[in-house]
Amino acid sequence: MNDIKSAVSEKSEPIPRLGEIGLSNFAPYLMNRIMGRYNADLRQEMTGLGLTTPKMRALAVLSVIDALPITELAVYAVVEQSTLSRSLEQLASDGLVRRDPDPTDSRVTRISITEAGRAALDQLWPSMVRVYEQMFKDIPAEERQAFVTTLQKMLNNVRKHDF
Amino acid sequence: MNDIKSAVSEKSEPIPRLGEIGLSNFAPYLMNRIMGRYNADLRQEMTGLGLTTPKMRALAVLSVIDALPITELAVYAVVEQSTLSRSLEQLASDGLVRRDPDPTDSRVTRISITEAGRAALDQLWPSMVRVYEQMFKDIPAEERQAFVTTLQKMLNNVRKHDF
DNA sequence: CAAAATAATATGCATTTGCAATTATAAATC
DNA sequence: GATTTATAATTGCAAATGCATATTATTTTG
Repeated sequence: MNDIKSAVSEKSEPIPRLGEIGLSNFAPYLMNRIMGRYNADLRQEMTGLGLTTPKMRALAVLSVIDALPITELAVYAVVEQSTLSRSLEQLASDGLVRRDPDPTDSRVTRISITEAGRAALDQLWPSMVRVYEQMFKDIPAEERQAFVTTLQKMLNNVRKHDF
Repeated sequence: MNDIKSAVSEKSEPIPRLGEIGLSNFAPYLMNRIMGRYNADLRQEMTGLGLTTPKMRALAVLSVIDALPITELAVYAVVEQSTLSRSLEQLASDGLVRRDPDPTDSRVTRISITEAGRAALDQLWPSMVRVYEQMFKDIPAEERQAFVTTLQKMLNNVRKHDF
């Protein structure tokens, strides 16, 4: 019932339409809707800190993986490269990230989070956790774990880069 | 390990930072990244059909639930009300949706998908299924089902409306 | 039932976005 | 090793977005 094609017969059945599956059984719909709420909830908190979604995502990634080239950071942060370029401009001028030329490839600029950047993220982090906990309210630890395991497989399936 | 706070002790432990959890164990990060890819992949197909993400989402929802007030459609489609208002303008002038005044509340405009709208969505649907299948490649039916079940709980947790 | 509060939709406007083109550097090819 | 091709990052520009507000209609309240 959850394998969208091939449910009944062997090959080339007519693909069921969305109406037959139902919005609430279609994983991408549910994920978009949940993340839409998550991101909207956080945007409010970010505005107060002078951050935007792309800026926040860049900081979040950089808090985990440092000194990333911009192109790579764009993939991790799920932000268009040109959008990220401009976000980094602002983050740098606000002193939340630092730009260092790559020593071996002078095309590359490596981005690092600064102490001020970490402090900004730390201010936001409790809200992120709060929204996260609301999202997983009453969902037991094993179910959360299984969910994340499936997500990891999915990311592997759709990712176009090695990172 | 997946319950972000309260992992070790009873109350008010210091909240672990994102760096300690790791990006690939943080469900919202994974979900944003997967859906970023999903939406980017589809955007290419949509462009060829003269559609945008908000337009496509509106059509997808309307193919399942018809004659929705704009405000309600905005929630289902995960699109800002003002953005949706403008998207519907275009969809209507392209003949893909119809606007009908609500008979009992004259503030409300109810939106329905037209035959042409269904045809446009039908053209996109195979791509949506293809991206979906890629996403869940090698993930068995029971795991998909469990995943959707968790998503449904999550949506219930974060939703702010009855629908 | 008049006045105030709420709700649905549209719109003005500044900002953000994404795409395409540009610039600068590096790698590959002939 | 000069020329072509590929890659990293920025930027110009038109279109899209989100917020606040305007407008019209409905519901609530005193």
